[in-house]
Amino acid sequence: MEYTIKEIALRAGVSKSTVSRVISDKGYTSLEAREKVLQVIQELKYKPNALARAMVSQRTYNIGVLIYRRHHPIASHPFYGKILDAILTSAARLNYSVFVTTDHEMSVRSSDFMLEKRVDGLILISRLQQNVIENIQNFGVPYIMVNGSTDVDGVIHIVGRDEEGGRKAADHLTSLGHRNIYVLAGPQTHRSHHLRLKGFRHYMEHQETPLAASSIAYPGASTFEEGYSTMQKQWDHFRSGKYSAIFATNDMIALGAMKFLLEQSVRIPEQVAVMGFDDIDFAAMFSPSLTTIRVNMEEMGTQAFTMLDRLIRKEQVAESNMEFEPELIVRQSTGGKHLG
Amino acid sequence: MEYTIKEIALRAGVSKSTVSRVISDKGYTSLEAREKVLQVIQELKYKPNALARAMVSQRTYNIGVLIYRRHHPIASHPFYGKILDAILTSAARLNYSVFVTTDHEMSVRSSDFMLEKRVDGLILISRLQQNVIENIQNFGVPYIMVNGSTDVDGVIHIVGRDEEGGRKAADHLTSLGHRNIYVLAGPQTHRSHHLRLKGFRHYMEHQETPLAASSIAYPGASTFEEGYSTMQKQWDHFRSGKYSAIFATNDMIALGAMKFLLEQSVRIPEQVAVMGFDDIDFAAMFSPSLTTIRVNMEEMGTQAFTMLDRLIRKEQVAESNMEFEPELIVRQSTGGKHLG
DNA sequence: TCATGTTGTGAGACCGTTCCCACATCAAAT
DNA sequence: ATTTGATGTGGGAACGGTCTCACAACATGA
Repeated sequence: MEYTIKEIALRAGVSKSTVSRVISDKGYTSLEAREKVLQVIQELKYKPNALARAMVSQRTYNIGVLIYRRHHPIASHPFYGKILDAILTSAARLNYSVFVTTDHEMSVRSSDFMLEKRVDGLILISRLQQNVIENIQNFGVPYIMVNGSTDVDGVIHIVGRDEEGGRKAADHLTSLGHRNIYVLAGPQTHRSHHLRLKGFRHYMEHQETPLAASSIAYPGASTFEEGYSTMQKQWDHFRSGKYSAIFATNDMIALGAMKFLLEQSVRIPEQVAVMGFDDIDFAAMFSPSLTTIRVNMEEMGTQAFTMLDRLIRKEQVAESNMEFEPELIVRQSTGGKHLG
Repeated sequence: MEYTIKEIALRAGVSKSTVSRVISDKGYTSLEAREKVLQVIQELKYKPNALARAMVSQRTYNIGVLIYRRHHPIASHPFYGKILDAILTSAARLNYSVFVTTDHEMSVRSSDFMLEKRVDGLILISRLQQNVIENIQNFGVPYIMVNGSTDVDGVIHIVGRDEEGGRKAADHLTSLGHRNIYVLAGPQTHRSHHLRLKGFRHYMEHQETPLAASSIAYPGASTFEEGYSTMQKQWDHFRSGKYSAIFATNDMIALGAMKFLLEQSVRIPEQVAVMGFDDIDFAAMFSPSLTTIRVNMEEMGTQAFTMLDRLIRKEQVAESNMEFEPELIVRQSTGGKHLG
């Protein structure tokens, strides 16, 4: 049963104003009235109607998380899912509820959904269409982008230092003596993949062992399947090139490529070293475990929410962009020791 | 800017009743009025306030998904995340928004959150505390359980036929000639793990090659780490037992065990065959790829939502429980051919 | 001519809260 | 005795929609 404040007031023999005062604990209330009200609330298991409250307070304590995806599921995605998890956890701590939407095409529609529900703010994950952003901006609701690709002015954007990460990857492989490295570079329309490749390439040039165009393959998507099939297609070229290492711009591609190599009985890392980027949970679980550049997804999610909350309560927000430093994680696939 | 229906009415030179009629497309409206209103709406980019609408219609078009987790993240969980994905997709199709909460301890609190937000219904994933269920039942909101463990009366419960799956696993391994099988059985307090073991054990007894108590190990949790460490601890016993196959009650445990075996240079499947249960995405990606019993998570999620929607609109719902048939997926780890 | 039906409109109650304001006590201070 | 302030209470206007109802205009048919 759903009771109203009016019903509580009736049974406690007071006015609804008094009940409201007791619930919100502001203003004066006599001990007597307070206890009676509390008792009735307990008895009826009364749960205040958050909608009505939101109507008058103009604050829902709801936020929306909008995740763009092309075809595949996304909540279960090892990367975005992790960010989502961090958002859910930190939001719950501050008494927010979270609407989650995974979108494919009709993005304006799903942003409208959240907007009509009057969310206090939005977190946008991955690259969204420009018109979605405009739609949100136009409505004047605070929002934060995480790992997006659009560089819109004045938008708070949370990203990893991907270029720096690319450099770290190159540094790791060259320091192990690798000179002839094959690169699997995910969709270059995607900011992260583009910058990771850029950083990697620059470092190699700096080392005076620049990447030849023929040492870079471009899987059509940043998936395991594409990593696998790209490696398969490039197999003849790969062998003849005598590459001693592979760098992929994300873990899924790296793991896909690794799977194919293992099926060809290539020994990793003895014959070929493999490196990924992201450090998804499964990177440590594969055999051999995957050396990678860790992107701190939990921290990105947590910060995204924290910043959004500040925007919502109109506190001063210092920087307009937030960058996270990636970290080298050495594992078996480049000769590191096994999982502890 | 957030405009109200009143503002639209003013600018269109009609009453708010007329605007409401145009928006909801019910009742009579002159073409003239209709067009004028539509034009103003377009101009101001008016978005109706779903809260106000919900107040009067007593219907939010929001549902809540409550996922229980012990310690680890859950949206990114390869099993629950997948179910969640399916729910999100099918909910969006019917214009519902979805609140997602991943809970650890204080479950009553988070169910109260959803209830106060007046969700139209709830989907509960994994085993939740009894008092949470009572709390929800008491409030009278429709709900569906997915893969839970509680057998509450009259509750719609969506589960896989785990016992049958256990039998299929045993059938597969014995048909390959394995007689001496080692079992890694996840937490027996969890319905799924319990039934999977039960089905497996029954089949083996039926084959007159019953499982010895010493051939079953119980990892403390259904995680990769526990699979790995349990295998590590049982390593000496395992070798001396001359087991030719391993069955784990879920994929994560199986993959963890497999990782350890590979590190001991055990050849899979030649020396030891390994089987899991669930068919998480990564099962196909590991090397060797993992033979498993597929639980159709997408279908479970989709059905959960569909049933909930029926409950919400008070349509007749036939059965009170819904069971999904698991399917044997043969891959490399038991001698199947490699990933296609 | 008058009942009857169709089309179109706006006023206003209501959904369940919050919060402002008016007002009533009663004690302490002038 | 009267002002002042603290304490306590309830009435009622919002918040932004939906929906019922009354009513107006006009056509139709008996």
